[in-house]
Order: sequence, then structure tokens, then C-alpha cells
Amino acid sequence: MNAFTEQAITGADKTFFQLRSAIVEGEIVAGSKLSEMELSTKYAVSRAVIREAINRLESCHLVERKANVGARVVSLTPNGLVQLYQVRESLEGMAARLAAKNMSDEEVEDLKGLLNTHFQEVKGGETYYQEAGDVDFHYRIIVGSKNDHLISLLINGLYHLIRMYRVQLGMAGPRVSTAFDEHKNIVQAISNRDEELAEMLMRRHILYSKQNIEARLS
Amino acid sequence: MNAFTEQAITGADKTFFQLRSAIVEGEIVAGSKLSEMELSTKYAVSRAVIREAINRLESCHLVERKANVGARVVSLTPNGLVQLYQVRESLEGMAARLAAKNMSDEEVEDLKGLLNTHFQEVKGGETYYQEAGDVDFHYRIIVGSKNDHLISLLINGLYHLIRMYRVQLGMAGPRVSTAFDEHKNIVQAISNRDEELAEMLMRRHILYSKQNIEARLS
DNA sequence: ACGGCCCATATTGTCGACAAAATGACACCT
DNA sequence: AGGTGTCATTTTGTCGACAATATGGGCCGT
Repeated sequence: MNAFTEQAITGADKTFFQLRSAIVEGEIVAGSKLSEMELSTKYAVSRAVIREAINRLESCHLVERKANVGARVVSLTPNGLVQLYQVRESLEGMAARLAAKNMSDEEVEDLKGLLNTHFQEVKGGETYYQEAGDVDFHYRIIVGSKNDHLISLLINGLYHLIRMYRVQLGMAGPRVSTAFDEHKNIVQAISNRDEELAEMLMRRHILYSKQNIEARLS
Repeated sequence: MNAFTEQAITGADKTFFQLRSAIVEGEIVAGSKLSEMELSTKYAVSRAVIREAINRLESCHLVERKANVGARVVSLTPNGLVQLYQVRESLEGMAARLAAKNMSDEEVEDLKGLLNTHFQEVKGGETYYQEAGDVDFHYRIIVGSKNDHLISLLINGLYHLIRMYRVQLGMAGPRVSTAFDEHKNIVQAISNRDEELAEMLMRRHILYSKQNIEARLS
């Protein structure tokens, strides 16, 4: 489904992906310590590759390291999630703006197609594919921005972190029908090459999500 | 001058800072390859600490690594700088918005004070401290946002990269008097707790810088 | 009994050596 | 002559051992 799935070439890559998945899915408890020795025995690799994997996890802001002390999985706080959504609002808003400017006509057509597929699923009540569809929608716009820094920050950085929050705080969110309309309007703005509106609608879309989440947390 | 300067405790920290400085200042040529062996002899440390340092450089997007091949310093392209400023506009705009919301009254007062100092320097024609003053101004607003993700992304991530461009492409920019007025208006908006305006003015401020740079590159 | 000091232990940081993979050159075949 | 396959060399990836630092408990002194 995805355009390209990142694949592991080196052993550290594989360990990194495994650890990242374990952390995001909550298999490794949030706030817990990552012992290099322990992990090296558990995953049957040397400490060097564990250290490299942990370094990359730190790059994603999934763990925090203190020198001579060790690494801990970040702890989830409601405020942290709010801050994350603020950054996301900012970056994805810009992504939508740039997508309106830089996406090719084909890409816009594909995006409309995706929206249709998504619509069928929503109508059919397949709640399972909702999130995947939503993620894919945002992915395409981010990639459509053609801004490498933006793409890297969002896809390699924030998305796993947000997913970690969503999984562990149990936000398999509803907000389907309304979110779909928002998606539709965003695509329309991009199709019209209306940068200003595309950014504004995307920001609102994410702001609504944030408010929705905040309502649940309180 | 700075609130707190990051200090190296482990050897890898020190090597990382040295390498980062060498890259940003252009001592290590953009686009050149970073040989682990070579660097380990040059800095008189083991390859392990070089590898760790390179990993961190990759986190800052200052180098790019390919598995089983090695790391290269990123190459500077005009388009890359434009993309960087787009991200910066987005993030610092949000930072200004949040600063208007979250800065304490004392911090706002301090910011006004900084502006005065900056003003004296501009009047005195001390062009040397200009950039430092400008950087300090933006720093305070970023920190004033109280959003840890934002702070980390900008200060640990984008700023060194932008500085690398500025140094190597020789942008010791003028744009002083006008930039000062823009700073003044931003501070006023923050002081008035006008989030909307603060964000808008900051975005414009950065947009102007971008256009100024684009004009020079062409 | 409480606070501070010291030491044993465990964990992280660093190192040099070995394994695996990519790069470049040479010879060979067409 | 051009392309291709193979091999030597170089560079990165991985490993296990050693050094340095933090953590926790016990001891001592007050």
C-alpha cells in the first residue's frame, strides 16, 4: 500500500526497527530504562548495534539519553501530546501549502482517488482501515510538498511519536465522517492551487484533532 | 552571553562538537566524505566515538549516511536553503504564536531589553554583533514558546544547518535596520499577547529573509 | 537515629581486532 | 574495443574486552 517501505540492510537497522516498533506499540513500557546489556542478550546482537539503535531512537525523540546513565523511553504526558500537535499543525500546514504549489497534476488526481477509496471504506464502516487511510492521506500531502526537510521531520520524526501516543493512550479515534469532509476540502484547495486555503484548512484539521484528543484526556 | 552553553561530558560529545563546528564553518568541505579511519587518527580517538559523533551529525541533518558506504557532508544547494527557510518560517511562526501565549511577563521584559541593546548596537554600527543579537532574539522567542519539541527541532536541528549555509555562502547579511523594525513589531505583538499577529509577523520576517537570500543567489 | 562517607557492583563509554560488504583494477571473453 | 566477471584492497559493520563513571548499601561518627 505504501509507496516504499523502509528496509533494513544492516543489522543495526533491523534492531532499530524492532525496538522502535516495540516502543511505539507499548511492548516496552513508556518511561522504562533501556539496558544495553539486557537488550543485547534479548536480541542476540552485540552492544554496539544496540547502542547504534538507541542513538537512532534518540534522533526520533522516542528515547532520552543521559551521559553515563543510560536511555529511557520517553514518558507520555498529556501536555507532551498537545505540544506535539502544535508542531504538527505548523509543519503539516506548511506541507499542505507547498503541496498546493508543487504537486503534479497526476499526484493531485491520485490523491482524489485515494479520497474516493477512503470514502467507500467509511461508508462501508470498515473502521480498521480508517487510520491507515488517514495516515496515507497525510503521507501523500507531506511527500507532495517536495520539501525534503519537511518530509524527513514529519515521517521519520514526528509520526512515530504521535503514533506512540495514539496507540498507548488508546486513541483509535472516531472523528471519521467529519474528518473525511475536512480531507475533501483540503484536497479541493490543493487541486485549486490555493496555497493559503490549503494551509489554513490543514491547520484547522489538525487543530480539531488536537481538541478532540484534549477533550478525551480531561 | 547565552543562557547556557551545551557542554561535553563524554568524549564523543567533544568530538561531535568539534566535527559539527568544522562542518558548519566549512573547514570540512561540503559534500566531502567522512572517513572513519581518517577522522579517528586525526582526532586521536577510536572509531567508535567517531561513529557516534557521525550518528549525531546525521541527526542534525549535517551529514548523510549510506549503509556500508559511509557518510558525506550534505551539499549546499540554493534550493536546499529555500526549503530550509520554508520549514523555519513554519516552525518559528508557531514559536512566536506560542511565545505570545506562554512567555512570562519577565521574559517579555527581558526581550524588550534585548531589543534595546540590539538597537544601540545597530545605531553604533557594530555589524559584528548583529548576527549574534539576531540569533539571541530568535532563541529567546523559541525558548519562550515552552514547547520542547519546537525548541529541540530548531536549536539542535535547523539552526546549525542554516548557519552552515549562511557561513559558507557568505551571507553575513545586512538587512539590519529593516530587520530591527520587524523585531520590534514582533515583540510588541508578543507583549500584547496577540498570538495571531505574532505568528504572522514572524513568518513575514523570515519570509523577507528568504527573499533577500534568494535575490543574492540569483 | 540520622547524616555523610566510602566501597562494591553494575552500567555505560571506549578501544582494538575481526567479519562483511563495497570499490576499483585487471584480466578475460565476445 | 567494449563489456563482464573476478579478485585484491579498502572501508564500514560487528564483536568482545577493558576503562571510567554512576548507583546503592553498609559503615562510621556525631
